[in-house]
Amino acid sequence: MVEYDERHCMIRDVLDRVGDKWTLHVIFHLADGRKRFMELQRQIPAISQRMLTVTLRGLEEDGLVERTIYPVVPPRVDYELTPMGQTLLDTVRGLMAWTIEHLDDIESARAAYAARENSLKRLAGVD
Amino acid sequence: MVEYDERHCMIRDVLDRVGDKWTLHVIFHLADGRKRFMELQRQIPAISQRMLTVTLRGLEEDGLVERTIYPVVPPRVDYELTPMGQTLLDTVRGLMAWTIEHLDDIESARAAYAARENSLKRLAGVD
DNA sequence: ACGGGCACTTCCCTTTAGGTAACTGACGCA
DNA sequence: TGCGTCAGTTACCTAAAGGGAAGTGCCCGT
Repeated sequence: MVEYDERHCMIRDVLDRVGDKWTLHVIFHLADGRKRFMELQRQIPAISQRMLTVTLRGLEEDGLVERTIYPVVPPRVDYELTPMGQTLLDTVRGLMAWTIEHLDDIESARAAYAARENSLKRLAGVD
Repeated sequence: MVEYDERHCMIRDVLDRVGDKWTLHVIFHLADGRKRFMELQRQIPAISQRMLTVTLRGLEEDGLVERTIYPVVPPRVDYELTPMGQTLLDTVRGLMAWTIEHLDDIESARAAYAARENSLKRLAGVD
């Protein structure tokens, strides 16, 4: 941990930011412009209010999303990607592209692995 | 969850693969060629034997890493990136580059956020 | 007077990831 | 005889992430 290659620790840095369950969802939904809280929640149906606030706060803290409060009632708060958030989005699209390109390969790799596992178990069972 | 835009679910797919604590470490260490179990463990000092096996099994299952067993004693097992694993490595390097480029910005964004928070709290305290 | 919407916060509970430590089995070496 | 090496497995435990539900404050429409 002390003298561990710095380059590899970067990986952790980025994953600490975007590696959780909701951050990338939010970033992708903010890709098409500023949105308000309820708008995001409706577009990401599975997220809870709590998780949406937590995630947005994290993004705001890291300077990836900007939060604008309009002192009106009912309250209105807008979220939008900062320029830095935009660059992250662009980068993550690369990861998305990779996933889309390889989903089938992964699927079949898993099937093949399961098949191997099963045949091994059968051997062990007969034994 | 049911009728949720497929494109965004991809994000989860990839993070389920590489979003954990050790997977990217292992991938990066396999970047410079095939290695055996103990070799990896020595190069990633903080990882436990359990986590290394778990991580490697996951990578193998997804077809990102190939595992070669030599039936010798003491046992020898080699791990190496598959071609697909290589392409993932290339993609993740983009994320790394982004992180390195923006670490300072994020750092200062955090500081700014903390400063704002503190001034707000001071106001509330005075109130 | 009552219900609803917005943007949250708080509390509490469950699930999961990850860590620790001990055990295995085959052999080679002293 | 017993220790060390390798590549694991197993059982157990803790900390952290995440989910559910309810509460808050303000105003507007009916």
